Amino acid sequence: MSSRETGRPYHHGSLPETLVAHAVELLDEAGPEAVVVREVARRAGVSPAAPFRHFADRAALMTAVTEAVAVDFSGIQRAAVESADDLPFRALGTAFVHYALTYPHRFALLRAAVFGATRAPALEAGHRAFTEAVTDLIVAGQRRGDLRAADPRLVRVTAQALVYGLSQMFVDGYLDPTDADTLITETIALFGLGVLPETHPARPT
Amino acid sequence: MSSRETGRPYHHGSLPETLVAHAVELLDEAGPEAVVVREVARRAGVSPAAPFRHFADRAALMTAVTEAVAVDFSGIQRAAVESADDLPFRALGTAFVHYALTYPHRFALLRAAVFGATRAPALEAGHRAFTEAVTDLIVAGQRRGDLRAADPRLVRVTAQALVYGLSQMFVDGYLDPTDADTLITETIALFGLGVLPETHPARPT
DNA sequence: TCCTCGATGTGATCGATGATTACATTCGCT
DNA sequence: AGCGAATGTAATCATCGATCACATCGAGGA
Repeated sequence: MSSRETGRPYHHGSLPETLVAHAVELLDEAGPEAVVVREVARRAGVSPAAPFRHFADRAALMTAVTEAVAVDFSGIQRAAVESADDLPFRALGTAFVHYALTYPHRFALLRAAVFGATRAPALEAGHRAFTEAVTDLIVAGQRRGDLRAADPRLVRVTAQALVYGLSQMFVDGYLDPTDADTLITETIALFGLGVLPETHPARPT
Repeated sequence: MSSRETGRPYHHGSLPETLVAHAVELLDEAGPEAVVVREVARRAGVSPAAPFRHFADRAALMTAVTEAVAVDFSGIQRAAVESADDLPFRALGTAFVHYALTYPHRFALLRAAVFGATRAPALEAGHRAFTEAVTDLIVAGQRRGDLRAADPRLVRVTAQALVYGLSQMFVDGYLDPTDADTLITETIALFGLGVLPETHPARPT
């Protein structure tokens, strides 16, 4: 029997997961810089040194946080596509922006994780699958005649850039989140039509 | 006469500017987190405490850095518009992305400064002027029949989001900077035409 | 059953950093 | 010339990431 008077046993049992959970908590509360190892440890009820038994350094902890967030995010993205299959692109874009609005602080991490040069290996497969799925959606849309017959990769990258930039503008406070849905819809609609007038012969922009 | 043997006088003379310059240097070299007050002071040849005579805290120094960068950036943006007045939008977008590619680390700061909710007062006027100038460009383009007659504000925001997202994707390493010019051109062209097929009656996306 | 060993948590401590304070030096103004 | 404000310095503190020696616990073999 332990001589400790605390209810908690000496060994936590699932400290890594608990640490990541508390780190995500801190992230959502006050941003990435607020994820301080000591505070994470304090919330988990362990000593400041304990986290280093499971994560080589703070960066490793942040990587784990990012992966956890990315898994959550990709689940939502997948659900968005599956639940609205007649307008999948708008559903995707809307879900993306909504996630950014709901968890603004996670956005910075996701950015680095999803668009970063050095993607965590654990996320590589999921990201690749997601990219292919989107490309397939585009190709299918083009076959149906719903989308312009442009290079699918170009369409995908452009759409990503648009949604991504819009999200960041919301997160940064440049745009009013109140109008989010309206603005998202209008933006995507404009992207569909293009900024050039219909009557205009293909003229460079 | 000074009893100090160093060539430098006790009073630096223009320490704030020098500190900001060295801070920008550090920023460009290794990112925002590398802007460490002590290192900035060291490069300026003053004691670690000296910067605090001119900047309340590190955040204030970073704000000054941001303003300096923003001034530089807005000058380039203005030059881009003036030097290429037949395709001002592409010139603007290209200049924006190029700046992000040339100074990737400045991009994070500019993001907060330009799109941030709490814009530094010193930048507010310039930003407002720039926004109005872009809107005027859009309205003029619409009058000439070069642009679709949509809400100018919507057009502006959408274009900003696109350029902005594209920049970030380059900076994050998601896109290969080698193809930058090609991709920028193609992306803007697609944005002009829209992703919906021409023959398609206005259908929601 | 007991004992050992590896895994996990702790306390002490170090180095770097942001920030403050008391003091020193210099400049500008009268 | 001299005085007060501005500017720079040295010393010091608190916080944080990280390391190390040591304590504690749990699982598997003798």
